[in-house]
Amino acid sequence: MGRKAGSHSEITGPKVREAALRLIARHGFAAVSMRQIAAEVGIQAGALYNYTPDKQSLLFDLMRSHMEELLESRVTSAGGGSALERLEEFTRFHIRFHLPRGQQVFVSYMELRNLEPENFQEVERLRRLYEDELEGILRQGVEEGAFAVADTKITTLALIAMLTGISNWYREGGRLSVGRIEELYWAMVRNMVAVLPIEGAELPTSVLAARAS
Amino acid sequence: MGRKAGSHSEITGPKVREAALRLIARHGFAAVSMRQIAAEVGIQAGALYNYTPDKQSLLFDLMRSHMEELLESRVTSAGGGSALERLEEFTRFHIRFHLPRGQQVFVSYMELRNLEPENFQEVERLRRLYEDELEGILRQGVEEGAFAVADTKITTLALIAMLTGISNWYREGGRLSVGRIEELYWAMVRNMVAVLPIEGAELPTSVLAARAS
DNA sequence: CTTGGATTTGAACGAGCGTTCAATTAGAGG
DNA sequence: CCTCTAATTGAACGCTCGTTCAAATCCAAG
Repeated sequence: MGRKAGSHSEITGPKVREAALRLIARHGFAAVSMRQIAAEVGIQAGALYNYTPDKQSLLFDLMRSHMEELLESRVTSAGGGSALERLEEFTRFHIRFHLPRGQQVFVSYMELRNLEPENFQEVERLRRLYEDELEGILRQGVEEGAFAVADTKITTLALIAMLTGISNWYREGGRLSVGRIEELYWAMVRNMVAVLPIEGAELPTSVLAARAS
Repeated sequence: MGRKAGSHSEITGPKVREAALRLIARHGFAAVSMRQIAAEVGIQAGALYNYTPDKQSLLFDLMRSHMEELLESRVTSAGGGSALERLEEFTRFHIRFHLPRGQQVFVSYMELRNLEPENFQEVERLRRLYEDELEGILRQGVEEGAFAVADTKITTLALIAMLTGISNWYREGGRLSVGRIEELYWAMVRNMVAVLPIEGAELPTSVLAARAS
């Protein structure tokens, strides 16, 4: 028999994955049929089931492997240092990782509701791991008195939304290079968490307390 | 005959609109059938066609009217003042308008690719009108020397992404009130565009020039 | 009550859906 | 060349899809 059923990690052939990613990113998971994916690969629909047990697993595979690749790259990239240094590294990493992966980002953020509950929970768990690292950096910055952040959870979500939003407009060969985008966004991120020295009177009391200690 | 065909603005009955919005927000446009929408209203599928010429028009109607309501509210809310005042007003308006409209926001950002090209262009045109107002505020701030913004277009997109991202996690009755969210995000927005007085040497020359004049 | 247009039903249409599977083809090892 | 297994085909299954439309129903005006 040919059926390779599903234990873990990359059960789906690369040709099938690429075709599915391309089509789902363009038309949406629900709007793409197994016959379309098969045609993109150059086979008949039935043969797809040698590579994936069903359509849902195909989507889950794409989303989970995207998140796992993100976390893996993150581990090898992240290091120590001051909160400001770590935040800059995180910001530049996020941009460099996501910009060349427009389709994966698009699918991973748009198709969450098409995941069955247990698959959804797993993808959300992986995403939380990533966001938690950013929040840890922000907390470190607050402790150091380097960041004026009133609510680290909300600031984390705000930063992630702002950075991930780049993928909605970035096009390769556009007006801005990846390096320039890194500079622009790092400037915005740095400002956003910055303690403003001459306006101490207007700072949140939590920040004043942190700076006093 | 009963068919009310389509010229402009709110051709679809409110019951049908609400049912469609609810279901599309939850399951996605492609995954929701006309029969499901009809069942949610309490009629048969065929009767839906007294309210909309087809499924596509139903989606377009929801998205266009959301954008038109946004722009209409904006016109009556926007006023003059300094760039900083206008930016604060815009920020608070954006949050107050969008937070009670989670479903509309979700649909308007997720279902763009399910719009036929001419409908897509119209929705994009309306969105650009809204974003252009924010960019105008940023430009005014740069001219006044009040904002340190290196690229007003990119900062506009970053701010919109950050603010609209609130709808992805906000739940009524959650940890934070709308008022508190306004405060937190206004603090972040203000910081993001702020001129940092003690780092004048690092400011873009355009800002230095503006502040010198 | 009767009339007559607006509204709704319920069935039908052709098409496409995800998935299965017996039959066929392909291709490496002996 | 033959064998044997893995891979692929192509047809079929039972459904559901968006949309249409004659027939039935509803309901205000006369």
